Amino acid sequence: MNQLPDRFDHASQATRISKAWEENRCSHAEANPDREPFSVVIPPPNVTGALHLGHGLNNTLQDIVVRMHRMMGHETLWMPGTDHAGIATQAVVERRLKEQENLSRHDIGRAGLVERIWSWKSQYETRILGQLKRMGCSCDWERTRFTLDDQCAAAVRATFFDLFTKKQIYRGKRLVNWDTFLQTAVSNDEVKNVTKKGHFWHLYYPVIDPKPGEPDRVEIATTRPETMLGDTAVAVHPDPEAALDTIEQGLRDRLKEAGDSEQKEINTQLKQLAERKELMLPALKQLRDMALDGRKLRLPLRNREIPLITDIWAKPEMGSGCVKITPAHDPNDYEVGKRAGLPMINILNPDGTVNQEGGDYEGCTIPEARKRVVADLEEAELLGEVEDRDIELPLSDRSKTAIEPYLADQWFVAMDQLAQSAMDAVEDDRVQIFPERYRKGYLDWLSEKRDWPVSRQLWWGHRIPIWSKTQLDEDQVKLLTDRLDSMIQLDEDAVSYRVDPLDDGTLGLFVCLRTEGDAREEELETLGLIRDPDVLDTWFSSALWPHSTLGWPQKTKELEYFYPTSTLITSRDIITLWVARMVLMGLNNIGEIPFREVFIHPKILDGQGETMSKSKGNGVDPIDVIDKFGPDALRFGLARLSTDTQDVRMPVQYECPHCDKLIDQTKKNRSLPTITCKGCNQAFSTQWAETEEDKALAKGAVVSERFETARNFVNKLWNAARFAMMNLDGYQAKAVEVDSLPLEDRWLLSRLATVTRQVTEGLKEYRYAEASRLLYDFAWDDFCSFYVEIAKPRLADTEKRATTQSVMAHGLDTLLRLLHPTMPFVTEAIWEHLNQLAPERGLTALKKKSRFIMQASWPNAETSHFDPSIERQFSEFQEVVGAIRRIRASQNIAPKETVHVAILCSESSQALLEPMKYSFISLTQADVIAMGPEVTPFETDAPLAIPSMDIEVHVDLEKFIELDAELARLDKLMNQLTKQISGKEAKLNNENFVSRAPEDVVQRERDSLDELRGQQESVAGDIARLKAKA
RNA sequence: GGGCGGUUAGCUCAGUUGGCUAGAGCACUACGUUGACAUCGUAGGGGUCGUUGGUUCAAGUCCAAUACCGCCCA
Repeated sequence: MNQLPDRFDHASQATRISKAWEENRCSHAEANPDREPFSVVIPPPNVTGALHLGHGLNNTLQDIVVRMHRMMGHETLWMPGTDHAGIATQAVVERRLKEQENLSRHDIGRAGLVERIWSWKSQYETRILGQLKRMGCSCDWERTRFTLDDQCAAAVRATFFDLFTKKQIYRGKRLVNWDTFLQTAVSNDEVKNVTKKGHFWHLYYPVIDPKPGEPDRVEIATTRPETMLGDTAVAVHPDPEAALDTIEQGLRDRLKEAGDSEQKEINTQLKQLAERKELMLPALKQLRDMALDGRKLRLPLRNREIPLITDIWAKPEMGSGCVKITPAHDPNDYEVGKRAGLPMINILNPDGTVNQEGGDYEGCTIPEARKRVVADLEEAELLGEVEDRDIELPLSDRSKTAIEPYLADQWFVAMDQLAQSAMDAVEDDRVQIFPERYRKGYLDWLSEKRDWPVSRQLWWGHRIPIWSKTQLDEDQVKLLTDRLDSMIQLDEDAVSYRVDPLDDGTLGLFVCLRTEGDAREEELETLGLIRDPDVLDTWFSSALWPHSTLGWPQKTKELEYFYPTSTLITSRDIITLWVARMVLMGLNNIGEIPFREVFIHPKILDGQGETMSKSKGNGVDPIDVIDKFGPDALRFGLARLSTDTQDVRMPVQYECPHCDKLIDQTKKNRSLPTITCKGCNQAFSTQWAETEEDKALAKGAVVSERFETARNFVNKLWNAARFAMMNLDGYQAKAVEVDSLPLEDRWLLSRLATVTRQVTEGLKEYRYAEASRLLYDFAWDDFCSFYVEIAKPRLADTEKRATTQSVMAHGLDTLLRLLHPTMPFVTEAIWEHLNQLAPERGLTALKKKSRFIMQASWPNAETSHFDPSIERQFSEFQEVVGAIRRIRASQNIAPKETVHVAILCSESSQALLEPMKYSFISLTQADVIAMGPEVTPFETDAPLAIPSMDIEVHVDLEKFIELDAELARLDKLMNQLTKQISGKEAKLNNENFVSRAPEDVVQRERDSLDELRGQQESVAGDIARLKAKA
């Protein structure tokens, strides 16, 4: 074994190991009734771009539980795949098309664009799957799926057909968030509000035929004056007085509970409100009466009559108290429009320019229209004050352009029943969410039961399987539906239709076909029906992922066996977008929840505390980390940071490829294509390099120091194993008798039992950081620092060698298995070597070990090995070692020098420590020459007490004494003791403490005080003795 | 405005049902390399636990208020 390198060469080994796993189909799963299933579907990464550390974390955590369950003997399936991410991917490809070829999607057409996106997809899918494989993810790669592949498409069609037939999918006009750049509706989740400086324009609309005493115009105010072209009413509150009173009451209620600073503010508001009441209430009441009396206004510039109406949306406490109503371009106005039955005038073309409804302004862009409208109103003397004001501007998360509320025909999924079913599943714990606090968000969101608009005006996605014909009369409908009815008679599971009345009073026929490539498509088109050009929201197909990947709507054996899946591990930002929808779709399609548990893990933040994302440019490629630190370090590093309350802060650096200097990533440099190194003054490229010139430069990896600890740990484990294996010469598998083993062996076994239990429980409950820490501490502090060190002399002792080899091999074997889910490569590499040297391992029941650790069994926590008294005894030994080391260090005694030590302790401790004598030599080069209750200090003595164990360690300093150093140490010790003693005395002198604290707490304080006093006395004696010598 | 987190050593984070002198890794200081590991070993320095008030014999931990940071929803 001397040929083993002293570093684990992950670069060469990981590839070889991955290949071996794959060739032996180690991660393949089949429906197997003899075993209990454990299954997980990957949250499919989208093919927009490559994975970053956030995905690294997500997939590491999945792989850890997957590997553990596989070792536990479950038939374990981890289903891999990717998501087509409709709008995100199309947006990226369109943007590149524009930048690189100055073409729009209309230039190359639907088929052309889709082809380009497919090629983008295949490029990124390969890259993403490659990233996952390099991380060691043990997915069943033979089953890899894509949300847009045929199998997923069949599931989408079947689901759409089902919901359409049950009338849970319907068509409606809705005000949608229109992205004028991408020319599609985007969901609320894809809109981000930003605050910008803007204006608040006050406009006047003339009153038509005002009665005497009535105003001849009303004032309204708006942040978007150009929308007045689409105004269809002005509203005033139906009961302004009551509305103001309610607000006043609310303020008064708050005043009672408010703090000082808040009180001031509320009082100011109350004052303003009172003034307003006095000043404006009569006018508002008059306007209300005018509205009720049917007064009309003349809309300037368009010269259109619009009604003055009453509606609670008008806020008497704001502005003029009147509000213009533009139902087709504002969500609140839309609601007003529906309530009042107002016309809804759409003034925009899909590209965001003004349409013919805008009259003279047709063809203007929004900013142009705004400028001209304001100028023309001013000209007409209908423009009032213009205030500066911060306004909330909705931006499309995809195109970064302003969102326009826009009235469009959309398909909706009715959420009423579906949402309720998903709420029930969580409320009755069929689906458990961890950490539990995320339940609330899930339930709150679902409880709104907002219908789900699923149409997307895109070309990349599942095309909506609807064929329609509009502007029909009753007779035409009858003719067509007769044909359809006869089709349905032949096959009722293939065709479904509905007839809806349209805005213009005609009828529309909408037909849904269940199966892709159905010959009836052609027939429908012959009848003049046109296929809906839109595609479905990506989440529609993602929602089916847990069952579509298992073959639904086919009744496959996989679906039967692996569904419901065991757990879903994902990030919090898609609890509503994805988790909730998977639950409701699973319940709808299968009648059964998609997973029993959901674990929400932390997010990775950069050094500035921002989440990593592709668009911000602060995403770190896990491959960079793997290249530098190795896959095991990446995984362990992420797992140990994964606690359930904190996000993971990960400051990162660029590593200069020329001189290895690390350069902090900042907001400024994180999206630059090239960076010049401050160390060597040479430029290097980043992931943003686009031009040939930039790409020609060497690429700087992005790394984080935070993986160093994990890399060091891999090294430590490798070397501990290397040591063990170097000492397995002549290993013979033999059973050992646990009871007769020496203290250190039984201690190791006891610790192993404890750690195994804690790690198993920890991982089952997703406490990754805790499990990682336990393993780290055990491997480093217990196994390496103590067990291996103590084993060294035993291995040199021919009598003890064989037993030591057995226990050490067993200990290493167990440790490797516990670490394997987190650090699969290094453990597999060691396992391979260990199998050659010691193919059969174990304590009593010797077993030939499996070829791959990946297929080995998960360790059992041997309760019979757990022995708290052994662990307590061993910690006495550890404490004594520590005491000797501290004295040595304070005296600057060279490590090679042997010191004489006397240990004052009870007889029972003596009995325990006696056999450990040889270990004091190997651990601290100490020769224990006296031990027991009768021990006295040396002439030139350095003492150190271990009060909790009633032990005093004395080191003979005869050969080494540095009087000053020792006196300084003792002085410091004395100070500490005095401080502690006075603290305890104060506590015990406190009558309340003594009478109220539990007896055992008080007693502990008393004992501890006695010990401290004893120590103080002893130290005082030493000081006196040393001073006498000086 | 509502909800959920967070604030502990220079940095990144642990800290259980309140209970002995608040821990870890990195960084820092000193010493140490003839074989497991310098990606190492041994020892050390470093924190009035965001602020204020309360409950308690006892508060990093429980309660209330408050400041700041982050996320989600409206």
